[in-house]
Amino acid sequence: MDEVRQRDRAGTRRRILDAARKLFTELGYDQVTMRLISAEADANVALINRYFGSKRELFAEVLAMQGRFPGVLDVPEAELPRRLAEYVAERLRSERGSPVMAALIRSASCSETHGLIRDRVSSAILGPLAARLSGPEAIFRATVATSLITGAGTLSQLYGPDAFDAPDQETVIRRLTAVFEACLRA
Amino acid sequence: MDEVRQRDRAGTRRRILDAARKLFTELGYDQVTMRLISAEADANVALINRYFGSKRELFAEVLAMQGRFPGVLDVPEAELPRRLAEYVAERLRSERGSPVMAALIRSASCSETHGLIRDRVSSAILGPLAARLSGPEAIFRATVATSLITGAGTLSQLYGPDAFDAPDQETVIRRLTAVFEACLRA
DNA sequence: GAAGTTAGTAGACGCTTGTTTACTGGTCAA
DNA sequence: TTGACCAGTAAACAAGCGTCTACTAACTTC
Repeated sequence: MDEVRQRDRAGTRRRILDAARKLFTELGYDQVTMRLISAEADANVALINRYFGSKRELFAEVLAMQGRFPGVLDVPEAELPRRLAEYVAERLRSERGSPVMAALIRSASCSETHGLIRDRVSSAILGPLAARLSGPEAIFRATVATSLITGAGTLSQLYGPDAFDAPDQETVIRRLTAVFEACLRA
Repeated sequence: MDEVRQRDRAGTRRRILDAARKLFTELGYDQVTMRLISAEADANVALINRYFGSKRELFAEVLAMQGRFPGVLDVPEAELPRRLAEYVAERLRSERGSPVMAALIRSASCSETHGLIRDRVSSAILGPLAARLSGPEAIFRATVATSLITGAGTLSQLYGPDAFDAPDQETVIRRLTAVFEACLRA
């Protein structure tokens, strides 16, 4: 016993980063403790600060490692509502979807991460979405759609995967498509 | 100096309750400390537990003291979308609006208050709204509308009162009315 | 006026938090 | 083989948290 641990800087760093991503996603910023991360990553607590500086910087790195709304927006503008509806419905259903969005929602109340999250929402959702809209008041219309996205996330967190209890998935998607159309149309 | 304080059980209890309501609204459950409440209420920390048992019970009492969506839903069903739009737009603009909604949003990430908040959202927003809808899938349609309400609250918290930067208030209300119609129509 | 009740107070309790320090012992170049 | 480097560890740090206990003193009741 008292096994000796291998020395693996890059690997340990990655294990910590993965553990942090998972936990921040599931629990939000201030529900996650350094010791929780270290246990999940099977690494010593001190190594987190050694590799990432602080909890806040680790969180920032978790946010930064995510792509921006991966692929969701890469469709013709006319298909955007349907695409967003499918994305939101899928995220509600599967409880996974975009991990960062979940982390954002769960961490919005923490003043320490307020700035980080605002910038992330802007650069990952609001900005790209507005950029794909033609016509006037693109930012405003994108903001309304973003409200729906984050709100659905909040309710999903509150009520679980069956938050939107409709007879079937297609009903959910059709309804959300209509709502996103109302959000986005010029 | 060393002024003597008057003995006023009911008054002190109320001061604590008011302070708690204000702070929970502005900061959310776990950003608010007992000592912060006691300072705001100008009362000793121990009195909070004496009068309310625990922080959690105090929060529950704050939630309970609020009316359920005061007056917002008391209109014919056809006018509900416009009414909700005005309500949300006003809340965004003035930064105050429904204090409880704000507290709910800001406290949703805390597991300790998860149940309290879910019940409160159900009984104060989702339930009454669904009850006023005719046609099939009333709960589902009310849930979609609730998503927009909570999401708008989240974005308002994130970006401040100018989250929805439209040329004027009427533009915001018209857009939101259309979106709520898409959420609620049978 | 004396005794009992109780609002209000000060301070400590045990615990958890993020962070830091001092140290151990593998790894690798010279 | 020896020495410098550094991944990994254990323990402690100060600060903050919710909560509780022992106490003071102002009211009420007889």
